[in-house]
This record gives sequence, structure tokens and C-alpha cells, in this order.
Amino acid sequence: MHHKCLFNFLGSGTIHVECGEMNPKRVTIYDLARELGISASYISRALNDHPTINPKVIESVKKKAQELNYKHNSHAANLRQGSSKTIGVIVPHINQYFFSEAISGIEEACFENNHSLIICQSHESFQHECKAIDTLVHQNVDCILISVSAETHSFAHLQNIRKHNIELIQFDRCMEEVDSFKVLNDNQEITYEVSKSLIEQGYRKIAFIGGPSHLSTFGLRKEGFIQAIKEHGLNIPANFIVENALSREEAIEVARELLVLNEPPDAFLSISDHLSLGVLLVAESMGIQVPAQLGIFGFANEVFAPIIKPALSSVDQRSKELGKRAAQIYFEFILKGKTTTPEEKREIIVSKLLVRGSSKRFF
Amino acid sequence: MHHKCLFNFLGSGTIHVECGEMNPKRVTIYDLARELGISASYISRALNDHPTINPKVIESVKKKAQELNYKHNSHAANLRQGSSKTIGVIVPHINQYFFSEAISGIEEACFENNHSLIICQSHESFQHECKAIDTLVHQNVDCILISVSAETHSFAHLQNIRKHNIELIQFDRCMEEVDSFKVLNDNQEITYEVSKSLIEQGYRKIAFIGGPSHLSTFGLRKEGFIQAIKEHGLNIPANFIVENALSREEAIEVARELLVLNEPPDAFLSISDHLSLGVLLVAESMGIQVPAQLGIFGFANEVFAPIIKPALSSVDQRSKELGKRAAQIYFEFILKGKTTTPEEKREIIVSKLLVRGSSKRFF
DNA sequence: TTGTAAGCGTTATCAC
DNA sequence: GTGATAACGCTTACAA
Repeated sequence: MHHKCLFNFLGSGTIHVECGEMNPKRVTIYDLARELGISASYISRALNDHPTINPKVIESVKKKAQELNYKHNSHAANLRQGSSKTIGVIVPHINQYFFSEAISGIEEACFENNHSLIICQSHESFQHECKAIDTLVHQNVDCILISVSAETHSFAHLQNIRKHNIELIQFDRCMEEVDSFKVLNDNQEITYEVSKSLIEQGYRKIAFIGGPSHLSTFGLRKEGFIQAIKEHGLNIPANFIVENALSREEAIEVARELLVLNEPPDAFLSISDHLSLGVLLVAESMGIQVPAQLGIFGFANEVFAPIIKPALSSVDQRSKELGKRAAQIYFEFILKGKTTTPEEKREIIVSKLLVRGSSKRFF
Repeated sequence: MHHKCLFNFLGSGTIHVECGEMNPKRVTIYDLARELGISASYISRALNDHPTINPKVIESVKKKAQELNYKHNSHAANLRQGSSKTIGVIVPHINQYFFSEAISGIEEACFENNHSLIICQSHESFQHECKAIDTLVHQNVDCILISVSAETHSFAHLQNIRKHNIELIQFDRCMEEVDSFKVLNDNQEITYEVSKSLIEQGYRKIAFIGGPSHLSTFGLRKEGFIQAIKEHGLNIPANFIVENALSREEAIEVARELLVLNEPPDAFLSISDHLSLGVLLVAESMGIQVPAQLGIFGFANEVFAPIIKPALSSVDQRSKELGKRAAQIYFEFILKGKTTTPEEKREIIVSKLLVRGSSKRFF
């Protein structure tokens, strides 16, 4: 079982290290047991810092383990224990600021609690979402954190998760019908605030570009908007409220249609910065001044929001914190078997208004 | 083993479905065997579409499996087979465009080849990188795809991967010293082209903000720059070549220092759009006209690059394709045990120049 | 304090 | 075709 490592000093000055041959077999606790003359079970306990073990033995076992390049085999342990110490997360896209930050928060919580994380993308497709759930079930994850895809209308696939003894926590985009912990933004309240901010800046004919309202995240944002409109006695034509837009292109189409009307909107509020960017580009191409003639407000505080011209007003959803909370719920409540009241099953992360140049006429 | 699913029709009109009780035990092939009166081993073969199995039986087994909500337990299978059909990827940050796209490409290849993917971030920290490798080794992944952190100088941790019978493929940021498949951009060539483009636009005192040159990705970009400078007989002072910058803040500091010199640069070329953005912000704050007085060229074609003012010239690294190739190498070469020549172990993805407003003086 | 042995759920090998 | 059985590497009653 010799190890072939050739150091070839090449002309270029770089060192190439060849380790072509790999160990044919993995080192197990039995190998350690044989080497040290103790039983495998004792090795196992030593490696797990079992309290009843002689500390001296623990040390020598760990030293030997390092020496023989022993690595714990989680598959065997998981099989035996029925738990994988792994949680899975499914999001529509990992490259949207909200989700990548949320994932960072989840990662942090997992790291602190010594769990692994498997990340999957649904790409806003219901089919991909089902496939991702399948993958995670196969991987025997202990818990699935999910923010559902825009296409998701049914919830049998989510309930299936529970049938496999896997915990489920929803965050951001929820199926309200499914009983699970939920971690959400104050969607209605913050959108109310956004709308109010626009109204206070003197905008009166505000258009709303929303997402698929069957998801409460988007439905509530629409509610918040309508609430503000009503409270301020504004009269908004029905075609100023658009649903089901998620891409910049869709927003561009909507903005083009509305801005050529005889009575066009004087402001746009949309549920993502990508949509608002689309509106901004249309305004620009039509020679409409932002914010003087048209106010624009986004959502999610995408990286580009503060650096485009004018800087895009947006909402800081505190997504990293939101993700972290979602994961912590698993560790704090579920894993410890705490009983919870229905109120505790819904946690709200309060978001923050970021009023910038694109919606600021008065100072 | 009754299933309690209460449908509560609430006032709000939403339906809450409670599935509080979870199945206490997982369904195994033995359960299927008992139900169908055939042996467990036969069930196993049926579920795996073994060629010697009666197709009629296969069908009835799969039907029964569905009916009983059976789910394959990968941990058991992996333990038995010594393979997990899972690959792991480690990147510095999932929310940088290059990496999130690369991951999407990797995901696609995994999906096509029926493998799972575990994603880890190193956050540019060597310690996190080691921890991530540990996690993946514990998870028994079959292969690790890695783009190393900026902090990574040594390679023992990478070689350790091989010692655990886990395949290693490096992409984008490589330790050249480590023998593995490598999938890279044409870093030197494209940076040469970028430099040439700046020179052709009449810029003569070009500053370079690079990354840590001990990583060939960044080292080669510097080389490409120097090569272009030399070939065109330009004289660049030593302090115009800065290394080891990775954040916008660092770039801002560099730009501030250089732009107040008596003979300041008339162009900046940097190895990421984030750095170039920093330069742009400084130029703006100093009232320097871009591109008239100062040309700026970025790298990676971040989402914001085309939408800021002026639009940022950048490099399309074709990152999704790069990621996909990296993963395909595992499926095409390694998994099939193909022998490879040293040349085949290094694949180059040719990137593309995107000349935009920030570096275009002549049309 | 330490060892024995059973079992987690699957699949491969060998029989029939 | 189909079935019995052992093995993957680990943990954990239980025994000593």
C-alpha cells in the first residue's frame, strides 16, 4: 500500500505533484481497532467523545485516526441512526440577491449547529421543484427549507415531504395551505409603507407590478398597495394593477403599454428590482424623467439598485437574517422537540424602506 | 397507522391542511416484499430495472411502491455500493455572477446524469474551504469540483481529497501544482485582448488591478496585460500594477491613490466588475469623465455591468458552459474510466470581449 | 471501563 | 426467473 508521489521539477518552475494511485479501500473503525488493540465500538465512542471514555484513549484514537487518514462514513452512521445531520434548501434561483443572502444565513446556522447543507434550485419550475424534493428525500435530509417556485399551485408534493419523516419549513414564498413553520417578511406592511412613501412624494397615479398572487408573499404585497391607495382616497384604474410578472422583459412590456396611455401612471411600484429596472429602462428610452415625471420603487435591494442612475428605491428584506431564522427554527424548536403554539409557527422579519433617487422628488 | 388530515375551512377562505402525525417508520423493500409475496432482493432488482426481471413484476412492484409511498434510501445503497451518486462543488461565493452561472451549468450536467449536487461556499477563506471539503468527504461525494479561495496557498487539503477516493476537478481558480482535471478560461489571451482594446481606443497609461497572483487565473491575467503593454511599447510605472484586490473597497482605495498622481492612469483594467465599479465611482466623485478622460474595463459581466452609466465594458467568461464542462468531465472521463492524455486534463473555455461605453472613445 | 452483537436498508453473489 | 444470505461501516443496547 505504498503511496506514489512524484515531485517533478519542471522547467517552468512550477511543481507538479502526481498522486495517481488512490487508496483502494477506505479506512474504517475496525482498522483503527486492530491497530490499537481495542474494540471497534470503543473506537466509535472515542471518536464521538462519549463521556464514559478514558480521555487518554480518546486522544490516542484520534491521533491514530489522523495518522491513518480515517474519515467518518456518514452514510453508515446515517443509516444506523436514521438521521443525516443534513438539511436541504430549495429556492427558485441562487443568483438573486434575496436568495443568495438567505442561503448565506442558512449556511451560518447550519455551520453553528454542525449540520451540512444541500442547495437546490427550482428555476421557478414546478417540475424542477418536485425533482429537487425527490433528490433531498433520497439524500435523507432531516429538514427541507423551501421558498416555492412561481409555478407552484398545488401542495401535495410538500405534504409528501412530511410523509417521509422529513421536517418542512417554508420561508418567503409560502403555500399558506400547508401546515409548517413559516418565516416571512412583513409583506403587506412594507408594501403599504412603500406606497405611502410614493404618495407622500406627490405621486398620485401609481401602477403596481406584482407577482403571482396565489402565493401569499405576492398577494399580501398587492393588498398592502391597495390598502394604501384606499386610505389615501386615490383612484387607480384596474389596468394599473398587473400580476404575474417576474422578469425584466415582462415589466418592460407592461411599462410600455401603460406609459403610452392618455393618462399614464406617474409612478411604478413593483415587487422586485428586476421589474423596476425594466420600467426604468423604458422610461429612459421614452425620455421620461425619473423621478421628476415618474417615480419608481423596487424590492429586494439587488446589488445594482444603489449604483444605477438614478439610484433605485428599494426594500431591504433582511434576507440573510430571514434565512438564518428559518434554519434556527429547525435547530431550536423541531430538533429539540419543543411544542409550539400556532403563533410561534409564523415568524415575521421586519423589512426596511430604502428611499433613493428614483422615488424622491422632495427632500 | 391512521393518517390524520383535517381540512379546516376557515373564514378567510383558505384551506389549512394538518398532517401533524408522521409515519413512524420508513417503508422498506421488505415491506414491499411482504405485501407482494416476493423476496426483497427481487424487489430491489425490479426497482432498479434489472434486465433479467419479468417486466410484469417490475410494473406491479413500482405500482405498489408508489402506493405505499416507498422511497429509496440512498444511505443504505451508498453504503452498500460505496458510491453516493452525488458530487460536491465549492466556490468562493454563490452570489457572484460567474459562480452562480457556473453552478447552474454544473447542476444541468448533474441533472442529465442523474446525480445530486451539494453546493458549498468558502467565502474566500482557507479555513472555510477546508471545512467544506471535510463536509463533502463526510457526505461521501464521488467528486469535488472546486474553485479555490483567494486565501488558498497550500494544496495538502486538495490532495487529501484524492486520498479519500474522491475525484477532484478544478475550475476557474486552480492550484496548478495539484494534478487534476482543470477547466479554465483563456485568461492570458482574453486579458491581452482587453488590453489591446484599450490601447486601440487610444489609452496609453493603463493601470491594472489584479487578484492574488499565486492563483494562475489571476497570474495569467496579469501576464496577458503585461504582454500587451510590452508588445505595444508602452511604459507603465510599477505602481500601476496592483495585485491582491478583490473587493470594491480595495479598488476604490487604489483608484483614489493613482488618480491624484501628477501623471495618473488614463485607463483601468481590473479582474472583476466589482473592482471596476469601485474605479467608476471614484472617477465620478472626482469629476473625471468616463470614457473620455478615463477608460474602464471589467471582467465577468456582472448583472449590473450593462445597466450602469456608462455601461461597463467586460468579459463574458461563458461561465455556465464552463461549469457544465467541468461536471461533464466527471461523467464522461472519470466515471467511465477513460484514460486521458495530459492535454485532455486541461480544458479551455474561450471567453468573449464585451466592449461597452466605459472604454469606447472611437466608434 | 470495555467488549459483543445486532441491525440500519440496500445490493451483489451465489445458489436453486 | 427467483430467493437466501452476506456485506457495506457505523452505533448502541446489553453484557461483562
